[in-house]
Amino acid sequence: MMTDNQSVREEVKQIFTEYLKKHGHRKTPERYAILDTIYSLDGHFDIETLYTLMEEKENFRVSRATLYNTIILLLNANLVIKHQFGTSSQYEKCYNRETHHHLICTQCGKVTEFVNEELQHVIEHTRVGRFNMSHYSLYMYGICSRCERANKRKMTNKLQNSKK
Amino acid sequence: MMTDNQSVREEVKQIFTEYLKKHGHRKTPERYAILDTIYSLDGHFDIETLYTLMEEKENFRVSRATLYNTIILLLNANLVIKHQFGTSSQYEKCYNRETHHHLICTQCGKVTEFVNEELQHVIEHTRVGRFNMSHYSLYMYGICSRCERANKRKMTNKLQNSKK
DNA sequence: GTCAGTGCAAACTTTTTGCAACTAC
DNA sequence: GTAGTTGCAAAAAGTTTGCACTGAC
Repeated sequence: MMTDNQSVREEVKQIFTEYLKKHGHRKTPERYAILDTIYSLDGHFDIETLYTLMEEKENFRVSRATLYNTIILLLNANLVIKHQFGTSSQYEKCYNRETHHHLICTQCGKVTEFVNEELQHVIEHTRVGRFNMSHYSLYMYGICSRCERANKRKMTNKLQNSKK
Repeated sequence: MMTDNQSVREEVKQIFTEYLKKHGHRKTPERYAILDTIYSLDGHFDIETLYTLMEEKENFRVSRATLYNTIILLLNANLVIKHQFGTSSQYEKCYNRETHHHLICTQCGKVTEFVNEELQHVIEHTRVGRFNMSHYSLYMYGICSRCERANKRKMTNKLQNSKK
């Protein structure tokens, strides 16, 4: 059963509290505000986006340094995962989220998620030596349908122009 | 049949030449020196490493700007692929190389390659909508056996100390 | 001879760090 | 009260860009 968004936000708060306690970190308002903002988002975000969003939408001012610090805690607490497409690091919430894979268009840079349980099953059941996997990322690169169409159109135009 | 290293270096040179011709780029000594250095390497490298290596080992001085420019051409020519573990972008040759996957230790950062044909087969035969895949990257994150052992040792020491 | 490509340095972007002020405990 | 956190600004690290010079065509 997929829990609704409000319950998830409560649950991750509790998990984070336990994590902070266990590691002797303080429960600051900044940390909870950041966690909550992240769990109000869908999909990927980078630090700059989060920074702007917190100030504008949540009306909560935090420094970039605190964002970077807190993200590290959230990564360690397994509440957020990190991706590195494009130029800046991207993050996404990962608690109670369906496992998904990524399509990345090498032409326009667009990132699309998709779910494929067979794929997921095979990857999760792959054992390599004594390596103890906690999570994984699968990125598939290629040309998205939109760019494909645009390219075909360009081709056709070129051909027509050369005929004139 | 896997071709030996010297033939591969000749082949990629030809492929690159065709690529350059097709796209109206010039055949400069820098470009060939960079390609050749990359194909003399095994595994991953970043721009800084390549820069140092070319100067020290190959005795060929190129600017970082040229390295960045040339890498883009090599990416487009499908002779190199790009990874983004850690802080700087990592690259590797990809012509005539066995497809492999990556284990990344979240504790020490070490990256290990492994080959698994079943995994490869399943991923390569996954079709998602109209997306036209050219290549993919699978990164599995976790604790490598070395760190695992180190952690256990630390644990044991702690327990023994608390007994005293 | 021309213009793409190169080297260099400056600019830019993202992330990290040092430090004074603050606050959770 | 004290030490972990925060914000700020400076620094670092990686990459891109502008420009004068060079050399592939």
